[in-house]
Amino acid sequence: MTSVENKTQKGRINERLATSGLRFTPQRQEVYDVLLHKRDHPTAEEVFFRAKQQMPDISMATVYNCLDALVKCGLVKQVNVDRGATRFCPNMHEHCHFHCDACGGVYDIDLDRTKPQIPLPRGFRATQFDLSIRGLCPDCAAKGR
Amino acid sequence: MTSVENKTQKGRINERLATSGLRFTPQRQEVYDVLLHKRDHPTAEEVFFRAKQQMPDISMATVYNCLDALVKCGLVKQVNVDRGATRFCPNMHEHCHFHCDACGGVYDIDLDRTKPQIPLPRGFRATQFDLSIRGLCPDCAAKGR
DNA sequence: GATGAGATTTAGAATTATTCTAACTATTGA
DNA sequence: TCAATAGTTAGAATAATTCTAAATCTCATC
Repeated sequence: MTSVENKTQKGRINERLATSGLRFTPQRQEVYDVLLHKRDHPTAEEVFFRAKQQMPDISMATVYNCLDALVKCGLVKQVNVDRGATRFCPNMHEHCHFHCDACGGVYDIDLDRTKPQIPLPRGFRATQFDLSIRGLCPDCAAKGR
Repeated sequence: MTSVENKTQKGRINERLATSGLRFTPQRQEVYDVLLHKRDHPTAEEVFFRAKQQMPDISMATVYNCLDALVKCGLVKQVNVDRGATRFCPNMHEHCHFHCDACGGVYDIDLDRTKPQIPLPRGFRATQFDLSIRGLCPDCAAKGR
C-alpha cells in the first residue's frame, strides 16, 4: 500500500465510523487492515492472531468489538458458513460465497450481473438476499477430491 | 393424521433410516413427528420440549442424535439462520428460507420453477445452492413494523 | 493545557449451542 | 439364548460469543 492509498483508506474508515457515531481507533484500523491484507475470510480468532502480530496487546474482546463496529458502519460483511465460527469479509460489492467442501476455503463470487430473482408469495417484503454455494473449488476439483 | 397415513409415514421413515444403515426407534419417530406436526422450523431445544410432552424421558442428547440421523438419511434439512441455533425442517422440496426481521419467523419459499442460475468462474464445481432471504413477513409488513 | 463526559479497551467470567463420554439398554442375527 | 452392535441417557466438556466492570482513552469545552 502506498502512503497515498493508505491515507485515503484511513480517511474512508474514519468517515464511515463517524457517520455511525463511532470513533476511529488504532484497534479498529488494525482489524480492518488485517481483513484488507489477506482476503481469505478469517474468523474472529484468526483476525485476533494476525492483529496480535502488529499490536501485541490487543484482546479478543476488542477484536469482537472492532469487527462489530466495522460491520455496523458498513465496511465489513459477516459470512456464516454453516455452524462454524463467523467469518469476515471486507468486500462490499454484490457477491455471494462459495464454500469448498474439500479444503474449507471460502471464495467470493461476483453477482454484479446476475442477482437471483425469486418471486415471493404475496405480502413478503425482502430486504436482503444471501446466497451461498457449496462444492469444490478449482484446486480441489482438479485434484479430483 | 389418519391411521393409513400414519402407517405409510412410518413405512417411509423406516425405509429411509434403513437405507442409511440406521434403526427405526420410537425416539426418532417422535422427533420426526414433532417436525411434521408444526412446521415452524424449531430449534433442537424446541424439538426437545415438544417431544417431551409425548415422551417425558427423552433426553436432549437423544434429540440431537435423532435430528442428526434424520438429516443423514435425507428426511430433514438443517436451516442456519445467522448465528442462532440450528433449525430443522422436514420439507425436502427445493425451497429456500425467508427470515422475518421483525418476528423472527422462518418461512419456506418454494423454488420449484426458479432455481437461481449463477455463472461460476472457471473451475468451480457446485453441488449445492443455499439461498436465504431477510425482510418482513406478510403479517409484520402489514403491521408496518 | 486541564477537565469531565462518554466511548473504547481489557481480562476474565458467563452464556449458549453443541459435541463428547461412558454406562446402560434395546435390537438383531447367529 | 447370547454376543455384537446400535441407540439412549445424564452429565461433562468444548467452542464461539457475549457480558461485566474496571481501566484507559478521546474530544469538546473551559
